[in-house]
Amino acid sequence: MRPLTRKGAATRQRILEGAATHIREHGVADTTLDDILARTSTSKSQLFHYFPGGREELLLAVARVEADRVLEDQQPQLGDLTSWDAWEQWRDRVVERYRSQGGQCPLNSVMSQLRGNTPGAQAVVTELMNRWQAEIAAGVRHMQAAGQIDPGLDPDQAAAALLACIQGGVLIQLSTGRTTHLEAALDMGLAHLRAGRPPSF
Amino acid sequence: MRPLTRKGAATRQRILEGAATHIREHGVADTTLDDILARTSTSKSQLFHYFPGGREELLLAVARVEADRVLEDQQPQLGDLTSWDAWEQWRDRVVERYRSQGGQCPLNSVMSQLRGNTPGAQAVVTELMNRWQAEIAAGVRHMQAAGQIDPGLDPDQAAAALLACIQGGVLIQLSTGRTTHLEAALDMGLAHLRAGRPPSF
DNA sequence: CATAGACTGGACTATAACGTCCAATTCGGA
DNA sequence: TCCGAATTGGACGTTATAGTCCAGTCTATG
Repeated sequence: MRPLTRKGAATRQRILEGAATHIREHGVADTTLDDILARTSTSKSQLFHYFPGGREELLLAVARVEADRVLEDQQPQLGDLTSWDAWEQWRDRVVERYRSQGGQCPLNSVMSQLRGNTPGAQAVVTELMNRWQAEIAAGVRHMQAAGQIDPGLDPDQAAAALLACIQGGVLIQLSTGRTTHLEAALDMGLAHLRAGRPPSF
Repeated sequence: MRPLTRKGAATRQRILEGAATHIREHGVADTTLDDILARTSTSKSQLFHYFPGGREELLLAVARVEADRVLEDQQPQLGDLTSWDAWEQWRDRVVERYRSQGGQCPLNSVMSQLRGNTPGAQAVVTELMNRWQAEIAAGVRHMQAAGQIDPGLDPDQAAAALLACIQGGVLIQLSTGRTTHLEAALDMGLAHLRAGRPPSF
């Protein structure tokens, strides 16, 4: 797949973005290849030309796009958790992101449609989780260095727990439509970070 | 559907259990009606006789079965969170249950295959969450009454957060195959319950 | 400007799965 | 025992959608 003219790359990109958008709007189950072709003004042969693996390969590519977007949507806050104020802003950002998405989670949706749990699909999510957790952990370490969080706390452990709080909150929102659990869990997680911190503050 | 002879009820039950089992073993995506028929030695007409709504209705019924099972698997601990020891045992029980399930969550799997998010499907999960949270909250209240948890803590809020911890931990396990996040989140949740409790203990 | 190979259109095939239908059989109460 | 209703078997119809194929057009490069 070395040769890829400018035109070809553009077409591939158009298909990918069109697929992602259609999935966001209608869900994976209600997204057929023909839907994507119609929306992007492309033909079957083009889709299979750029995604030889067909639907599966395309969905995986969409998953990667969505995974990247998850982290992007949390920037710049996620990358700069250097004060309690920043943590609070990040918290609000996360809640707002999922609230506005309103009971939709393209990534979760795509994942569940990928054959069983393809190794490739698992890898995409696992890597997302790793990166996400690493950024949170970095924030925890920074706060510890600044003497705002108890140095005895294990940053990775805390980050893992916080990440689970978010995932669970979002998952529950998928069914209930409410962000109450997400907020409760996040607040508890932040309270835990604050707890037992040096009394000097 | 008033008349339902013993034989009929047995057949219906056989189909339901066969479907649930097959889904647990192969996942929803790889479960066709024909698979279920073959496994349960029944015919198309029987399936549609007892589940006029077809696949959708059957999956919903399976979802209810699995939802019930989730809570049952946590008993008797979940219903008797009256000491720190009981809470710990419950924690271990939850972790063990999902560890043994090994990266499978029949309920989540079934849910994601139900048309978009059918109201009926949402109702099943929402009710499960409500019952689950209520049991946890009851435990919190009991501990408060016994003076083991800070009375200032909102039981429902805490239960909601704890529930999200579990959901998130399990969700992450679906991709990573590890229960580390589940354990970290649960431990953090329990630590939060203990925090700020009356110093008399 | 010529050519090889990338790119495109869209008709066509394959098939997997759900759901329908009806005739045959069994069941349970009167 | 007898009859209407419940139950059953399985062939058949229908549809939706992924994937194939090939002929025709465009593009980059020598």
